[in-house]
Amino acid sequence: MATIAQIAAELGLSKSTVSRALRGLPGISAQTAMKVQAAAMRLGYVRSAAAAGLSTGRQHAVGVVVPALNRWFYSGVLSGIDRQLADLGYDVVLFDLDRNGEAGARLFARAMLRRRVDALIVVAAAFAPEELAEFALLEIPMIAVGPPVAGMRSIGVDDAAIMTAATTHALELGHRALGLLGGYDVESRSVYSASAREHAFMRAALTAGARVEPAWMISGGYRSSAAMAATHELFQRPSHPTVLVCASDEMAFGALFALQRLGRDVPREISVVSIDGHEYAEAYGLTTCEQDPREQGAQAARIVVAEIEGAPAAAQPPPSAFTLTVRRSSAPPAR
Amino acid sequence: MATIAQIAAELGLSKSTVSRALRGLPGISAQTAMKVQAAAMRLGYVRSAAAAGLSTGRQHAVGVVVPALNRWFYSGVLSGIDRQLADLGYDVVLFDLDRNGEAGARLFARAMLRRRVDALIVVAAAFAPEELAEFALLEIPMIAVGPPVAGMRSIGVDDAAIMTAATTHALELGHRALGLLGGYDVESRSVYSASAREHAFMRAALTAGARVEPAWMISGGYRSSAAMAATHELFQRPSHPTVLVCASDEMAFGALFALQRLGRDVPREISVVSIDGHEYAEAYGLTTCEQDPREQGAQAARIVVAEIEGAPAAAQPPPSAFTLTVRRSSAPPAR
DNA sequence: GTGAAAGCGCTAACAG
DNA sequence: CTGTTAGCGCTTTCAC
Repeated sequence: MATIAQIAAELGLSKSTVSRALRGLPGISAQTAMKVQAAAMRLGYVRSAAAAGLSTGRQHAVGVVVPALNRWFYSGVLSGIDRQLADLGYDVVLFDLDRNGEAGARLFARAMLRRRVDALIVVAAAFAPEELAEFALLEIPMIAVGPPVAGMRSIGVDDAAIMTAATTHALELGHRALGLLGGYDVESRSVYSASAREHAFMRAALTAGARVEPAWMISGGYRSSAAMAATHELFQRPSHPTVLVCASDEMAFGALFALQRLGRDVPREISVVSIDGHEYAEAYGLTTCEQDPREQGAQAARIVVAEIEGAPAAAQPPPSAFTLTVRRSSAPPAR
Repeated sequence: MATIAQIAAELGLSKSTVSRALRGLPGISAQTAMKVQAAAMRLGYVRSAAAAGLSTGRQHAVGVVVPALNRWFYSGVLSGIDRQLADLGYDVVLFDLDRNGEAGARLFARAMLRRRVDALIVVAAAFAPEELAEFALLEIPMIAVGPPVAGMRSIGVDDAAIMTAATTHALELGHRALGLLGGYDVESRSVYSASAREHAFMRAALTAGARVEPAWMISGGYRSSAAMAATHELFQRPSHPTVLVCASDEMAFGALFALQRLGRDVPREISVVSIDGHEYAEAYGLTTCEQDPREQGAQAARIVVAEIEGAPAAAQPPPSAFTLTVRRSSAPPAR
């Protein structure tokens, strides 16, 4: 593997000149710049990240902490982060919390980061005060994507607002008996979204004078399979709502499947509305409030990179956008 | 941020002694070892990956190339890799091909790796000869997970064998009119799996003397939504098979949904069998040949780490295991 | 425009 | 058991 010194020797130049030429810094004649580029190409030169990092203190890498990978929201955010960072010339060092038990989590910051990254993006995770203290010790830009995290800026939709939009859609269609498919996300270390959404649902429904029975608030734990089981059980009972508001599309798919198995006509007998904007929502005809996890991730990446490169720390950004997309899963209640 | 030199100064020791103590190397008195640990803790010492890497040439990091993140197989493999590497003390540097157009792909190896990683794991991707040459230039251990890749070892199920198992199950139930839901994966850069599975299906069906019409071989592009549309169309026609063999569970879910929408009873009218072992298969009652992407990823990680640490290069490992799990989506054909 | 020299923080001989 | 001495490959003053 060629080094800068070898190129320099080959060309009878000094290391510093080669270094400058390679990085396109000013103060180098066009001629030598060309020659250096050519030699670098010919010798298959690749800059050593370690050496450059040691010298500058910049690793050109960002750590990303995710609670799990097999979920639409998390993988979407990660994907957005990755793409944006690649464009900005940064690498992604992945840290999947899924792998560590409770024990490991507390220690991971220092062990994992080893000053390998210039910034940290945390996806949908809440941390204990000690853990946050560990992070702060790293003194690098940090931001969360997903629900608000105490002691950290975060990017994400306003959970209450998005759930209110979904519920309001149901109410405006004329539904008066509403069910909620929610529950706590077992993977995320945050419970904020779940409870914020539940509250917003209740508030919107009750404010409109609609009927909500405790038995109609079921839990799918943000997983399709559990959502399917819970829905299946609810709609076998004699009393059930005319619309099911789901806290995530993945749960909504489970619900749709369960309703079909039970032979319930969606939306004639039962409407389903949801939150997320999953790529499959269109094919499944699901009415949903669409958010954009990739863009949220990309935004987080842009913010931390700007700060790495010297920009003043950005404040808490405004909530991310969402839009209601109405499809065939929702309609006025049968009468 | 404390350095090894500061700890040494603080304790009146030399840097090397501190370095050894910190790494638990032999030849250090228990006393000093303790003192060093304590001081490191107190000063909040974190080892600099860049400095250690520059010195040893080992980055303690492995690059992982994935075609996309929002798919069961890819995220499962990545998850398995990540967990195993974490246990072995290595970091994961992620590279999502999704972000680069065709243009970027050719250049990525050198640009991305910047000698930042000690090994490379490539998930479900085929590369052009020039690209493989670029990789080879890195002279680091490499392995693929997924379908065979020319010029690289790979870990994964035998595509023909797993499809044969799925098809054979259908045949053994007595089906004589078989359909295939396959197609080419738009995200993977490999076409191997798709065609190997298609071949195996045809071969098994025809060997058994079963009926397969060209119109029954439909394409879902390995995506649930496209699979749903294709299935919907097929089963609206007057002539259709009694069983649909799917090349992936994600497609099978789309098929199940389409069949339900059409009011077809699964499995009484139509059976569905598939390949993958997706976490939702149980809830959806899907008969499927289960493989284990996490374990495949973990195995790849173990192999490259062993080689980084000096083991002789391992040969091509045998195909990964799979097992047929029969659930309620498959049954003998109606007669 | 280019070069010389110091240094980033760590590891690895080689001495003692 | 511990210390000394060189680097690893790059960047960055400061000279010329």
